[in-house]
Amino acid sequence: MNRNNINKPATITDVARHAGVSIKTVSRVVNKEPNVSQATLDKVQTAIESLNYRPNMSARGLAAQRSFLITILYDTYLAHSSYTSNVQLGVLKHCNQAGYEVLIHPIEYDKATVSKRLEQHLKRTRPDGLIITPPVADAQNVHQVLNELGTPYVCLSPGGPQADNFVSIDDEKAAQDLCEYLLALGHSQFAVIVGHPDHIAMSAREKGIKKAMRAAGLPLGKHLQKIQGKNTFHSGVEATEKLLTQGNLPTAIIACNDEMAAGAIHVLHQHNIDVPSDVSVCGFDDAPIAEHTWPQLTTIRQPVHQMAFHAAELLVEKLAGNASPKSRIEFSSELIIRASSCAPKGL
Amino acid sequence: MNRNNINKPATITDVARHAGVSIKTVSRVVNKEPNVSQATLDKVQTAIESLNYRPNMSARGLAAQRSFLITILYDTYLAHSSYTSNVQLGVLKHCNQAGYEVLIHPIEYDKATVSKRLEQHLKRTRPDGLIITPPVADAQNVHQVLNELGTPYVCLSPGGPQADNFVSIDDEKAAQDLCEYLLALGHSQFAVIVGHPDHIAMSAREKGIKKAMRAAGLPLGKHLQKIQGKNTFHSGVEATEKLLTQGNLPTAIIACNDEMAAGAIHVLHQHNIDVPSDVSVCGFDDAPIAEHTWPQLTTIRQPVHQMAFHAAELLVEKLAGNASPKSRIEFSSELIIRASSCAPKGL
DNA sequence: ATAGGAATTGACAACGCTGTCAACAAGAAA
DNA sequence: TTTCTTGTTGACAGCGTTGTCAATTCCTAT
Repeated sequence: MNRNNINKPATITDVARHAGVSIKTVSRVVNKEPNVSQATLDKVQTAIESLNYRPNMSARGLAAQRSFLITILYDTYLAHSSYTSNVQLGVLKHCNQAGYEVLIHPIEYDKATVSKRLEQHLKRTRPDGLIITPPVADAQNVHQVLNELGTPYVCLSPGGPQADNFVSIDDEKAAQDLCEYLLALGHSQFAVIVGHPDHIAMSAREKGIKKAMRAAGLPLGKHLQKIQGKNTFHSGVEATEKLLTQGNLPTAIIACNDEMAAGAIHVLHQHNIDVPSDVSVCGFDDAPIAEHTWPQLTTIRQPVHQMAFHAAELLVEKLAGNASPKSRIEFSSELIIRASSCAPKGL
Repeated sequence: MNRNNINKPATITDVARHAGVSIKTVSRVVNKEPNVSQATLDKVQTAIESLNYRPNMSARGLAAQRSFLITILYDTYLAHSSYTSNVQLGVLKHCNQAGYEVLIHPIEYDKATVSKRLEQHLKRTRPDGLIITPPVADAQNVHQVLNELGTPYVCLSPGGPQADNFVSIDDEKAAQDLCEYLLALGHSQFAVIVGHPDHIAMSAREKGIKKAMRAAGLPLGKHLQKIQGKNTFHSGVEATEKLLTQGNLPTAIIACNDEMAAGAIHVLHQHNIDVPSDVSVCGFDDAPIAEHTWPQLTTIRQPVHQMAFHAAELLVEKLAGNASPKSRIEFSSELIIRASSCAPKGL
């Protein structure tokens, strides 16, 4: 192995010599520890500048028992979603400014094995903390492993009722809002394409819809068809095809995310069913695809980027030892009305 | 800072004691070094298993002067593209099995400052190698920095004529194929929505189209309108609107990627121009969006996932010191004919 | 048997940093 | 002034690995 690296990077020793202080003092400056006189601080900082010194992460990690690494853990299956890339960007934004590097670690989600895979990653890589998205975030055994190993983490999910360190929107309320909007337009025959069953947020959305319908006095049995989806465009296609074969076309379809809603529009288009005049279609998330469909999707906007940023912020605070006062945070969502919804025919 | 980590992970010393050998021998086993007897190897492996030992990356990194980290470097602007997520998955697939962790590092691409940002990352994080995508991969100064610091890397881009360590398809040839297909259908009035100008692959695609047209004896001045895009859906929308105001509607629009093609279809739809009977629209890449548009896009399929996997493979070999024989590899692409293209009207 | 060489193993010193603790300096209180 | 307190600094011992090199064992060919 030939290191053709000509200009070896400066070490802390070089800086110390250059500034005429001990390496420990340089270390203090680098780590922003208190009790360094202004004069020394200036000297050291000048030396750091002029040598263009950057601490060696491995050495730092070894000595301080930490890795300066934060892992984003998510389901391989969702790797292509705009949700995931938004999470990545939000987390990166905070982590990089806080001095952490970001590792991505998609795992093939499977209720039974997910915790084993996670444990392997933790033992091997030892990140200082993790940001976890659904459905991984919603698996009980994942939390067990994390707690046993004492690794801090924050989840992007509504979590259960007593869940801690979760960042989310109020999915139930948002879905309720969306459904109420459709009810106000005069809709009464609904179909809902629900998402991944292990995804707590997805169930919450379903609950919200039901709640709104019950509040409007509509018996669910007669007014709501439920079809299982898997969060993807393709599953939205399948679900809608199934719906069409059932023969009982609703006036409004609510898909629990935008990909599935786009799939629904696609199928309706194929069958010459007009959106929205024959059927209104609504999605959830305000992903880019919501603006790419024809007509554009009415949906719920979820500030994923901000939520991810905030989750990272929370995690970094935790790592610094500052137990944050609020450990469960809800962002607010917004109903975005576009062209895929209108009052039902004959009203 | 309280470490609530109860069961401290086993160290190499624990394994050595448990197996009754020296730590150096354990190290040999872990690193698959030669010259370890079968008996010792078994003993050590048993000990590793039973203690569930995983080497400490920081310590390994410090001692061996490497970080076991590979960075994927890309343009922030493209962070949401399916291209990027495909690259991530492809790279991860190989890296994880080769014992590397994958860091993501989007940088805001800007010709002038990109090399400074890169240098910062390299000094701070010291990844063992990088995988770089366009347009970052196509910036001259990026290569300079990398070579000065002696950090190995592989680019996913056709690169220049004498470029080394590049993995790509033959973009020019692929575009030529696509254009020839349209020519064979009878088209002669074209518009091309070109992509990011710093993107070598994009220019190659433009070249391929021109080449095919010239070969067909069509003077470019009269038969080809060129509009600038920026690789995004939105830029495809803008470009197409501009095209429409120019008043001279072609019979076929070729966008240099699928996002822009989807934008074009969107605008044509708004203007009640039928695709494909009024205008054929073709894209490039076979991104998921190509199947989500209505009608679905005729496009060129590029095996991004495989290319990324291969790029990672190449990089890892380089890191292992095996200078690979082929340092520039071309994958083959495929013309995917879908519903967005047909013979022009009146033929 | 016996020298010569190869295969196998271990002792020990890095690697670049942080934590601990002790030493010292500078004020503050007496 | 003396003593105590607080603030500032540095010496030194790790942190858990790998690289070097020497020691030992095991063959193979005389």
